Amino acid sequence: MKEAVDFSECEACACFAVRRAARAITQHYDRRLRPAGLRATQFTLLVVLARGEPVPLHRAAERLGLERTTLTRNLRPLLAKGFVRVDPGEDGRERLIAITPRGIAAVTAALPRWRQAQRSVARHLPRSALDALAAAARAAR
Amino acid sequence: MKEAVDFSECEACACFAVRRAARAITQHYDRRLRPAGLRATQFTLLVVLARGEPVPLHRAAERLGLERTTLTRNLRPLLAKGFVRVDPGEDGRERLIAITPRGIAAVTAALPRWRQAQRSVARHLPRSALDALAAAARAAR
DNA sequence: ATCTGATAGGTGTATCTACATCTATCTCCT
DNA sequence: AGGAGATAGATGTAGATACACCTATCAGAT
Repeated sequence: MKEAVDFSECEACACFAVRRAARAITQHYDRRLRPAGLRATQFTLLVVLARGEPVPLHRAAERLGLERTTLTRNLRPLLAKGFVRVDPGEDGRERLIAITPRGIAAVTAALPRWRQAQRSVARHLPRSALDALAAAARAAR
Repeated sequence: MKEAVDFSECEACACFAVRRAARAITQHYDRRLRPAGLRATQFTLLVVLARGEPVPLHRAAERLGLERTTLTRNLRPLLAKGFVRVDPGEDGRERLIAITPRGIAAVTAALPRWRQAQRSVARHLPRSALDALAAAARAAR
């Protein structure tokens, strides 16, 4: 008789739970933002840039919790649309990322749609849940 | 004088919070699972298949909260490694997905590594946080 | 002045994700 | 039997993600 391994404990997989929620929630935001021509990821990036001075790529990546190389790729569609600009920094190694006026216009136009998406979802995510997520992410080392 | 739009409310973006956590946590699991030759996504899929009879693709996608088309693509690397098998179903439209003996061996070998990844992260995600995530995902319609 | 190690970015490659759209098959109605 | 609508999957396309590895530049030591 075959001794089947028991995987029932894996039902509680934290990685699966968080990824699944991220998929569903991202789809939700993406659908709401679509008429504004932005994805959720792009909206987030533009918001970060809109709120500060031009930042070197590695610092922006750090703030967003992204790999530097991922941010390089994520910038592509925004560069193509003229929503962001990349300039050389004083430090010759750095590239400064900045939002353009067209980027400001796009993210401003998208803001009401973001609010709509946020309303229906954030209600279910109390501070304690967000804190737990952040703590789990920090523990992931 | 330029009237800057205020994006400070976007700091609380639920989509960003969940995506960021998903990135960090996925990296954590991926690193632990790497010596076993599996990604977190692949491990999850194999576990689902290991726990049940062969299922039509659309049903597996439903269980995983994935688009059917996404699952089609996610199967590719597992098919290439011979970890899963796809057979025609009685219903000529359906394809039945099943795990192979090699797939069983792979997911069994990865289980201790999954446990290790799970231990350090799940501690910070109480039931209430997971419930909130699930509720938020359900609200995302 | 120069060498060495650290830091910033980009590229190649692979995977994950979803939408729009297409084909094949099934079900049900007439 | 035959047609209409529903359902299951696959493919084209685009974006998001990370790792391994490469180049360019800087900072500090000698």
